Amino acid sequence: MTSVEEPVRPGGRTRDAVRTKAEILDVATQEFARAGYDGARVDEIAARTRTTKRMIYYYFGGKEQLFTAVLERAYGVIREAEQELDVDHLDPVAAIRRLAELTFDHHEQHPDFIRLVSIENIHGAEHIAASEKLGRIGSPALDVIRRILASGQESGLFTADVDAVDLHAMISSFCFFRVANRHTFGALFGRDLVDPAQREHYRTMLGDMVIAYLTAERAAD
Amino acid sequence: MTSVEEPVRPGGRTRDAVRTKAEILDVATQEFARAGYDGARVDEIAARTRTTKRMIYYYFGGKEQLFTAVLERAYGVIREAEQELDVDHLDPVAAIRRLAELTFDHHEQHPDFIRLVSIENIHGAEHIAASEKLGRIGSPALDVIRRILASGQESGLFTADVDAVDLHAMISSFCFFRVANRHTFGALFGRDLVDPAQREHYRTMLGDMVIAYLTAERAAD
DNA sequence: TAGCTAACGTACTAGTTCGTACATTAGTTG
DNA sequence: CAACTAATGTACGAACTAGTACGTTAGCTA
Repeated sequence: MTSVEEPVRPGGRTRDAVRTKAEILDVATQEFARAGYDGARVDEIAARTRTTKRMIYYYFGGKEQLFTAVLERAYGVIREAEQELDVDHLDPVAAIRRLAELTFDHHEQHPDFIRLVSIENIHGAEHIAASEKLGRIGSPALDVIRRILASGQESGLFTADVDAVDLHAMISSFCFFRVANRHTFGALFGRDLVDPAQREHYRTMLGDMVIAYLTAERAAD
Repeated sequence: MTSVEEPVRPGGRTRDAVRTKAEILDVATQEFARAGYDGARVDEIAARTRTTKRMIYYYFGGKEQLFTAVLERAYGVIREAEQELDVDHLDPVAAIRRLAELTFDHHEQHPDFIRLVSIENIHGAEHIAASEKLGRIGSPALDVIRRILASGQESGLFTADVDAVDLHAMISSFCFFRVANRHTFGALFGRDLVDPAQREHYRTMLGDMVIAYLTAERAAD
């Protein structure tokens, strides 16, 4: 986490723009994820910070921009994780599985991120659209998928003619749903999709599904 | 739709509890889906109705209960659709594909429902938990899946040993993601998952994926 | 160390928003 | 048709909430 954990300087508030800003972002992330954009309270964010509401407006301008900043950072984290992905030494099947597992793990470990994305979708992705940072930075995962896919299709191992974006959607949908819809799914079907005891089961299931799809025998078209 | 479309009785407001209630539900569904629970405005719902805010409280008690009622009706609609599913005459592969396509179609045709479910998840499914109606009514789709799965596994056609709930999650995740995350996905990757021109492509992709998973050759365990 | 500015705090306001007290009437029933 | 009740409308208030005007100070720099 990018959380702020400096030791509390005993007696006497030091000035530290970087720390203050980061602390606001941390708390805001939690608060927005907890209650949604409209449900989140600026006062609540301020209260749970070592600074005041004034600083939120000083550094971010307003609630809307704060939410955008929160989104930008959250997307940054997953991009970093994707960048560390090194699968060039693996055969296509293993590489895809590894990629799927990374997505699976990241989604599970960052439920707040999932919630933020859900919230942003409720609002038509208007903050992403307004953000310069998020505007045109394609996911590193896409490049990786493209390479794996090309090599797998060339060797004839992969029969499906999906492109990278579609495959990314397929993998993400399962990982995302599992975390995002955990509550309604659990309430309606009595099964906790994020139950730790079932983790390996679903992780394997995802990989099996993707590989089966990519390598299935298909009628000539 | 269960929408209210009676001809406007010219001159003179007639009393009609059923119509008023239904009209409130219609508008509330739109408003909650548009802006989320906290973003939705009770006054706005009332304004777009032929009645007043007073009636919302008269019939539903409050914003919270109104949202619950909206959810209950939305879930009712999908259950009805699932109940009309008749696949007993089909072989397991065709039956599963038909089921997947029904889910696909319903999700696409009811984006408001998807948004409501997303919103409910942001709030931890607390309204479902509090609802008697939604508490313990398993999805009819689950029963159908169970039957198809049993027949497919018995005949040796299906090699995967998933259960009905997991398969339902797999199918739903793709359908749900496509609609729910349409905006962020489009903004980030420049592809509209709900583009009508791509509809058949994704519909087929879902079926292929599920069938490939169910029928894939697997190492003995 | 004087001066300056980025960083910070307090107190307040204008506008909103859920909810309700109170008044009224359509339509039914005896 | 009198009486009654479900259904409806109006007007208002208490509480909340994003945002700001104004004042203060830490710590750097000349």
